[in-house]
Amino acid sequence: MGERFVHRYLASVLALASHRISAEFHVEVRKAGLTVTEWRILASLIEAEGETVGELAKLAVTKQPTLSKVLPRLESEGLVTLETSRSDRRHTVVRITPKGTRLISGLCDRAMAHQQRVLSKLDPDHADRLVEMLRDIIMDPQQQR
Amino acid sequence: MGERFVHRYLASVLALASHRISAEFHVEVRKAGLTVTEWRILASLIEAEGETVGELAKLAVTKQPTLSKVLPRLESEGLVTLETSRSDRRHTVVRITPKGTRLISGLCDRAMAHQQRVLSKLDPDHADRLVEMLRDIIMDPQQQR
DNA sequence: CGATAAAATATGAAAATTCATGTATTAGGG
DNA sequence: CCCTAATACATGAATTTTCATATTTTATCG
Repeated sequence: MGERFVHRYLASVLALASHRISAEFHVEVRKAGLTVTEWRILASLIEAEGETVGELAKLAVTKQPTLSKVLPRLESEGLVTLETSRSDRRHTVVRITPKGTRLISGLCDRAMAHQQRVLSKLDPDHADRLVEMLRDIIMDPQQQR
Repeated sequence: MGERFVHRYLASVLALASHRISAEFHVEVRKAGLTVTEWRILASLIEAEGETVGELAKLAVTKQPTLSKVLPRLESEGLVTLETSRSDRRHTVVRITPKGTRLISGLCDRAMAHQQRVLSKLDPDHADRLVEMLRDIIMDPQQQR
């Protein structure tokens, strides 16, 4: 490993690592009756006060038009609420409902347990740094300084 | 950052980091006239002897049926060759052509340069470890011991 | 204040992806 | 050897996603 471009290039390695970890857990997501996109959306909303569609698109790594189609479905299932913002009527604020929270809180617990299993295989010293470094990468250029 | 599930959960953070790095570079990919999927496929084939469709699906983080539709298109454009394996006629072996190599070698160079710019913002000591740890995560359970 | 630009989301048509399954080939056990 | 199972890929129908653009609302400038 390492001779080939796909194994040297950080973006490829990140995508592979991301997929490797997520794919294992997505089996559980499907068992809970959710698509991966729906899981990402709900997981991005939990422990939050409410997100605009645009912010949610960034958090859930999903394009805005996709959200505009999925969100009404989640609303009709009673998992989220959609509301036009009072302060800026261009914004649509998305919130997870108690029903939505109940649906995924078990999943979130198992997700963190799964994460522990993955990280336990790594050097603990470096594992701590891993999430830190990834966060540094995630930050917007504006936020960086 | 860090209070919310989506920022604590490794798979989410990995997906965000992966997307953050890739999205910047995908602008250049599109300028070269390639879709992201096509770029992933060609980037996985370069510096390789040839891959089966199944292996390529894993490397390019793409499902096998998707490859079965995209590959004939790439073949018709002369970027890859498809050949039934002599030793096991169930396998289809995919190889990048010189034309395909020419098309993306410039992109690969710029991809690595882009990676350097991203990593230069991190503590160099830890940056080295980053790719190592990600590789540990990528390895199959069978390979792990 | 009015006009124009900018921002946020929604939407329709087109494209890409996915699921389920089909086909072809090889492996393995009796 | 033959039969069954397993493997690898292809394919059609259905879903999802995407692109381009429309709509609505707010900001800005003269």
